[in-house]
Formats: sequence, C-alpha cells, structure tokens
Amino acid sequence: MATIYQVSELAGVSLATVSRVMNNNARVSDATRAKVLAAMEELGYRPNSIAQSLASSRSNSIGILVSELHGPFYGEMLSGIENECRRAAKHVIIAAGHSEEASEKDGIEFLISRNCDALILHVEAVSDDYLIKLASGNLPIVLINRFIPQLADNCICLNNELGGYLATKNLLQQGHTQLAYISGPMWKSDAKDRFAGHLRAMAEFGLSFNRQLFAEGDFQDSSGSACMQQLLAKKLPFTALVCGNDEMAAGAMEVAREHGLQVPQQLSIVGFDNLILARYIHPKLTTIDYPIGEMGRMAARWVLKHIYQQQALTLKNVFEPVLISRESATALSA
Amino acid sequence: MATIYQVSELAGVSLATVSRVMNNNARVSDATRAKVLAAMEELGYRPNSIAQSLASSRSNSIGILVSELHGPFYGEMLSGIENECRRAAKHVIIAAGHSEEASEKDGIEFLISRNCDALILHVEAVSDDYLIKLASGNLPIVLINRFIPQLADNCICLNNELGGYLATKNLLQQGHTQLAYISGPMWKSDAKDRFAGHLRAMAEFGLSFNRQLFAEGDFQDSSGSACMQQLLAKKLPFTALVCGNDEMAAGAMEVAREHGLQVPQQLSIVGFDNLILARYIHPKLTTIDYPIGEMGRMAARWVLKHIYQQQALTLKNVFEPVLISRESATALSA
DNA sequence: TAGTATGATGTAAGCGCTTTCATTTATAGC
DNA sequence: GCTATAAATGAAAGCGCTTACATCATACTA
Repeated sequence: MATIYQVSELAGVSLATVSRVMNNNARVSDATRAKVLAAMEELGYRPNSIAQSLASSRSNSIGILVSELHGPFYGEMLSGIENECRRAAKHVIIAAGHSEEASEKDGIEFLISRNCDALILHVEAVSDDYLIKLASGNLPIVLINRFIPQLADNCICLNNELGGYLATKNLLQQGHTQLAYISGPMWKSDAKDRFAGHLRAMAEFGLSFNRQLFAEGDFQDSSGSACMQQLLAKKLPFTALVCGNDEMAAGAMEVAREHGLQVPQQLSIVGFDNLILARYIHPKLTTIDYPIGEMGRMAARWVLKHIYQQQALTLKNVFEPVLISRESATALSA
Repeated sequence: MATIYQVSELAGVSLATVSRVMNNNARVSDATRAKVLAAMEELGYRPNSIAQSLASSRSNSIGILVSELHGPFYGEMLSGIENECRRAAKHVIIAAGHSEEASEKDGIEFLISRNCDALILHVEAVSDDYLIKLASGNLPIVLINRFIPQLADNCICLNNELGGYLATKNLLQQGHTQLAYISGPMWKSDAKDRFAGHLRAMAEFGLSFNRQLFAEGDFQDSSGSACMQQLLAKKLPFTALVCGNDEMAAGAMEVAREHGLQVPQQLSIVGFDNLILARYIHPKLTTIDYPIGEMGRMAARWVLKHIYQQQALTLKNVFEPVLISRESATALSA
C-alpha cells in the first residue's frame, strides 16, 4: 500500500502538500494539485485512516449503541444512520446493550475506548444521571427515543404521547366505548407516554379508564398473548384493544383468533410502531407510524453538523407520529 | 485522557514495560506488573486503540458488508457476528451493499480504507473473479452464503439444495402431486440451488416438473403476490406451493386468500428462511430454517481463529437446513 | 571464579499521517 | 525596479503506541 510519502516523492512535492490536497482545506495551486492527484492515481493511493485519526485526533467514526441488532426495529434505525454516515465517509461502530444497565454501560465503555468522535445511543436501562454525566464529558452524545430535559438538544424523539392519543382517538371516533389496553413495561418512558396519550383521548371523549381492562406486557409478542389471555379471562366486554406496540398486538390478535373472536368485526385492534410485520399479519394491522429510520438519519445528521461542521444541515428533534389505517380496526357496528 | 507515558512515569518504569503488561505477552516480573497495574488503575488509563492500531498495523476491527441493514435477515446475521466479536474485543465496521455491483465494490473499498483486519462479506452482485482476486490480496475475507470452489475454506454457507429438497419432499410425502414453485431470481445462487433441490425431490417421487407452474420473483413479498396472480391466472390445478423464501410465501398467501383459497385446506404453502414473520402470518408458515445468526457467528469465529490466532475454535463451513413444520402445509385430503 | 545463558527492563526508531511555523515565490503598488 | 503583502510550499515535531535491539542483573555451568 502506497503511503503519502511515496505520493509526495512521485509528485515532487512535500508531504505537507499532499496532505493539503487530500484535505483540500489550505490553498494549493491548481498545477500542484493536479500533479499530486495524478501521482495518487498512479499509485492507487488510499489514505490510511488510522494514521489520519492518530494525527488529527479524530477517528471519523461514530459509535452506535442499540438494544439489539436483530429484530424489526433497530435494523431500520441502523440503516438510516449508516446511510447518512457513509455519504460523509464516516463510519459506524456498533455495539448492543440488550436493555440491561451493566451491558449498556459496558457497550458505551467499549465505544469510548474505540475513540469514537460521537455516540448515538438508544439506551433504556441506564439512568438519566448517568447520561447527563456522560454528556458533560468531552465526547458528544445524541439520544434516540429518550428525552432528558437537561439534554434536550441532544435528544431525537418521537412524540409518544401523541401517538397513544391518536391510536385511541381513532377507535373512539369510530364509536368504540369499551377499550382495553395492553401496555409496554411502564418503567420505559415510551410505554408510559403512550399510555398517557391513551388516557388523554379517553378523557377527551368523556370516558373513564377501567383498570380491569389494562394489562402490562414487555413489548414482546408472547407477552401480548399472555396479556390478552388475562384480559379475556375477566369476561368483561370490550370491543377495541390498543396495544403498546405491534408485536404485542400480533400476539394478542392470535389469542383473539383462538378464542373465536373476529378481528375487526368483533374486536378492533391497533398497534404502535408500524413494523414490517404489521403488513404481514392478517388482518393487516392499523397502527401508529414510528419513523425510526428517519430518526436514525436525523441523529447522524446531528453528529455531522455538530462534530464534523456540516453547517448546512437542518435538524429536527421531535417527530410527530401519524396513524396508519389498515384493516384491524373498524367502526363499531350497531 | 492519560497516556501510556504518564502511566510509566507514575509506575516508575519505561514505556515498553507498560506496553508489555498491557499485551501481557513478554515476561514482566510480578512486582513490576503490579506496580503498572496500580498506576493504570489510579489514572483510569484506557489504551488509545487508534495508536495501538497504527503501531501494530492491526486495527482490531472486522469489516462487514451486508446487502441491507434493515429487514429481517441481516439483523440476525449481524447480531451473531457482533456477539462473537465483542467478546474478543474486536469491533465491527458495517457497510451496506444493496445487492448492486457498484455499491458492493464501493462498500468493500470503504472497509479496506478503514484498515479492517478481515472482511466478512454477504455479497450478491459482485463476480466470483472479483472475489477471488480480492482474496488473493493480503486482506483475508470470508464469504457468507456464497460458495466459490477456489475459496471453499473461506465460505460459510447453507446447503440450499438440500433445503429446497426438504421443502418439496415434505409436500410430496403428504400426498401432493401438483406443485407450483415461486422462485427467487435465478441469477442468485441460492435461488438456483433451492430450485435444484425441488427438482431432485420431484424426480425422486417420479413427478415431472411443469414449467407452467413455475414463476420467478425477486425474493420480495410483492413479487410473491405477483407470481401468485400469474400462477392462478393460468387456471391450472395445484394443491401445494413452494416458495423461494418466506417473504414471497407471505405475498403469495395473501393473494391466495383474496382468491378465496383456504390455506392449508385447499392449498399448502411452504416457505424458506424461517424469518420471524413466518410465525406472525396466519396460518403460521411451514418453512426451512436458515440459521443465519449461527452462520454469522461462525464467520466471526473464522476470523478470530485465522487472524487473531484463537486456535481453540472449531469451525464449520456448511450448515444443513431443517424443516420447520407449522400450519401452512398439511396432508392432501382425499 | 570466570563464562554464559536467561530473564527483566530500558532505549529509541518507527507506524502514516496532520499541522504549526518558517521559508520561498508570486502579486501588486508606487 | 523595489518593497510590502499575500499565497504556496516545505521542514519538522508530534499523535500514543509497538517492538526490535541493547543493556543489565541474576542464576547457573564447568
């Protein structure tokens, strides 16, 4: 592999000049630039990014921490980030946190030791204080799907409350009055916010929340099934079900089917996230769109703008969810 | 951030000694080692991986190229790889190739410029020759889901032919004799191999292949739907359908439903890959398991063994698929 | 006891770049 | 043509490590 030294020799200029044309910041005459470029071409020169990093104390890499690499959600997010970074010739280093405090901290440590220029984190288990302290260091971080007032500018999130509101309102507008709710784990802020939105919509329609028709799952499809079993076991009537996410909705729908309930004729179901699977299950799931790919892209842009000085980019911190109306929720037939 | 120099000063030893205890290869007396460790601890020293890489010309990072970051398939694979690498404190740099030749080459270039110690590639569009040439350089590569005889040792793949055989045989054993086939794009070796397996099973049962009941899609669910439409339009009878992958099976199943065909009572369907979605669609899809996560892990192990000298690891190059029997395929009722 | 392995440590030369500062060369004003 | 100023280029000092190679004790051999 050719080095900058060989290029400089072939072009008949100094190292410094070659470096300048690479980073095309300082002024280099057109003639010299052409010579250097020709030499690079001839040698098939490719800069050694490690050496660049060491010399410039900038690794051009962005650390990403997600809960899991598999599953329908994070892939979308990574895809958005990678896309944006690649264009800017930055690279991503990825670690998984598995929604566990120790593991998340571990992953962050790992990324730090890798000399990332910035971190994009989708963390759930770690405390606000930890993050605030982390952010006060000299390594910039951006948080996806988590809002911490002190770090507001660094947070890219979805208005989960509005999403919960929209999901519920949709059902209410179609005449449903007996709604059940399967929530994600209430210690997660998104689960809590979605539920808050539900409550707001209920109140707006003059309906009171019935604790009997509420169950708390863990965002997995299996817990959707389990919660649905619980709900059904109570023998209380309800004509609509709103779920904290699509996966639990899928699990719940299956149980409904097993109990001979027709969806949506006898039971309307709405999910949240608009995962791919929402289109695959039958009937197709009405849900709330969570533009996670777009949000990943935005996080990457945040970094490009703040760390790599790409001033032209415009940023957006909070995304508004929209209802995706499909087949699983319909008007209540008299 | 403390540097090795400060550690050496505090411990009262030379740089070299500190470096030795970090890499604990050379012999250092226990007393000295303890002093150094204490100094590191006191300073909260963390080695600068960039500097290590430059000095040792080893980046401790492994480049991964997948077709897409999103979607149900690659996430699983990445997860397997990350898992294995993380344990060994290696990191992964990820790029997407989008199943296009230019883009794949581009991604590979990108990874090379990032000084990866090895590459794990899931490529589709690039030619065998290109890969052979690439492999002959000094950057080791391992190929997932692609078999090139000259590079046999570097290939981790699934016996797709056997998978196709198993899928079809399952139907045949249940009494079906009129089978339709929706294939992936025949220029992809996995699609071709799966189809070859289908043919072998058919032949084994003394059945001849009917070109009229064959359609070629692109592995996406929409093409599964389109192919199913074509097949149905021909008005030829068939009681079972084997699909090149789960996504196309899902698309096809939906069209079947729209045409009033009961699955599996009137039409048995089998997919391939055993994606998560296979469990979500209704009826649950009978399919062939593709242990892509395990294969990703194996690719990582290959690298750990060959590049980072972890001799203890045992490797496996070809994986055997197994049939996952669920609800979408049943015996032909007389 | 000198002679020689052997183990523990130190010295210093890079790894391939970036970047400051000094120097040279071109441009302009008079 | 000569100085004042700006633009282009070069020299060289790192960035924080690894790793020959050199050095120095210490332990063993004959």
